[in-house]
Amino acid sequence: MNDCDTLKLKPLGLKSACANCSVLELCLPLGLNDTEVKRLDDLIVQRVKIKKGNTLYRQGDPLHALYAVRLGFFKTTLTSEDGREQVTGFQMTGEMLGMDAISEDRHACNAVALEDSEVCPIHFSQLERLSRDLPSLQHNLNKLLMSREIVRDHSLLLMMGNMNSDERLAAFFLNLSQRLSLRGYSPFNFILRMRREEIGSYLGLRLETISRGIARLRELNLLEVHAREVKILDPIGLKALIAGCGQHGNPL
Amino acid sequence: MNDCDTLKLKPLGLKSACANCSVLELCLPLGLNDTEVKRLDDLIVQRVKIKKGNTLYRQGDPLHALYAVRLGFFKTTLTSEDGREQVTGFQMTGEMLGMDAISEDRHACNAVALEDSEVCPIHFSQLERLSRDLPSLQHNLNKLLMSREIVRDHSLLLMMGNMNSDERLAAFFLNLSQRLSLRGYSPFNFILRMRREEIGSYLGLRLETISRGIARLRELNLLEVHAREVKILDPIGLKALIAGCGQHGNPL
DNA sequence: CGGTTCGTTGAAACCAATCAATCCTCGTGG
DNA sequence: CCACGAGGATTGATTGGTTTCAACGAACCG
Repeated sequence: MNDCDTLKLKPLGLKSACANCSVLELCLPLGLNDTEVKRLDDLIVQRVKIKKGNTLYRQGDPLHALYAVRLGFFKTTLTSEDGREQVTGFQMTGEMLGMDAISEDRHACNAVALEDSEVCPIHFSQLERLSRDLPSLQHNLNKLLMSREIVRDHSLLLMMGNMNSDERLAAFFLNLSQRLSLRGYSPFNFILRMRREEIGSYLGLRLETISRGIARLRELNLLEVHAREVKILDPIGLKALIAGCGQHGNPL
Repeated sequence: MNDCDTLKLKPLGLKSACANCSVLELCLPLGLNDTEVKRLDDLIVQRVKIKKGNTLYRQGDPLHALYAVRLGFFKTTLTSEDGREQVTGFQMTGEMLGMDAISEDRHACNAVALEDSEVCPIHFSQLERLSRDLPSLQHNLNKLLMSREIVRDHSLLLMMGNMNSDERLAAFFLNLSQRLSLRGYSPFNFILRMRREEIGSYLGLRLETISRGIARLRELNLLEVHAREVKILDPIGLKALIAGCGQHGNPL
């Protein structure tokens, strides 16, 4: 989440490329030497391509692997018996997917590609075994993979409890902007990979409310949105909007 | 979360008591032998008493230890710059506290005792070191401590997005009931340790709405509440109320 | 026995959900 | 290349649930 960006998205050779892609969230504080990185590298069997709209794993699937998103964009969802779905998160290049399964050894949610994507599976039991040899890996596994999710969810919870629709939207756009920036993309111009309905589900709002919210933010000259193209005009203004809503650090 | 209850709340001797208390959420699937339990036991330095209203740790505090609630009741909160607080969870006897700090090495929230309580600190770095020797401990550390939180938060999120006030309240009472039952207490008669305002904060509602919601549930003959005394009259009815709200497994 | 904190209840305002109509965009096929 | 269709997005009008403001009652404590 810090200087990891440096070795972020360099185009790379075939195999050892994974050491840079999948480990994006692990590499930074590892202090691994080359041999160790190599061993980590060996865990990644091969990349897997997922077509837009296809499912990487489903609720209830046994845990085979964690996934590092090498390229693309995913949503995670919960499906209720009656078939309705709730979006629980969006994952972009360089983020991890699948930790929801560690607790029960089967996935707690579905992961669906919102555009053509590519992931690097990391066999979990092998990762655990390896981390026994590499204490710093173990520590980072604990730190980065899991607890971070907890903190993230907590701020989301906080948001759901305290923010009105416009504030949630502002926080949503800022969060996307921030994560894109961290990965070397423009924080000011980007494309939404999801529909209004999915944003709404994620934020606990209806799609119409998302539409109206965008309209209001536009009227405040905070951003421009044409269909799925977003242009952030006034990040400071957006931050001001959500300030004092009980949110800390990173909005999400 | 399963048969762990068996060795739940036996009154115990002085030191090795901890093996039963703190490990409540770890013990079950460990497959540890006595020697190993002993080693785990040694991690617990000593119990700490926390008076009602006092703080176990604060947002920003460096991570020293995880805490097993030996006795009592806690809330975890996030405090915003302007001083308002958001309740993110309630922890009762036999539950873990402090995992929020693993990601950043400092606590992401405050933990406040809602009644006179007692916790067993578990030194985290020692726990990590020990888990290197005991693979099954490591696996359970990963599984139970962390990922479970994620699942829990996800259902909470889902709740916040999809349920109305009465459904949230019903889910809240059912969840308390369930957890108490698991710990050997009556699932039908219990005392609320928190104020209406704290319930509201947790559920993303105002305290007045909590009041009115309780009144409505009472009129449906689902439960009785006098001040902080709760009597669940119709758990089936409560479940029915929240059915089809997109919730799965355990309500929370 | 006052004072304070907590809980309940009422009335009005407000915000998001809902229902519904229309528009836009993009991909497909004629 | 254009027409068409379908899904997605916008906008309007209305409804309903929750918040807000406010007053009051109950419990607790010094």
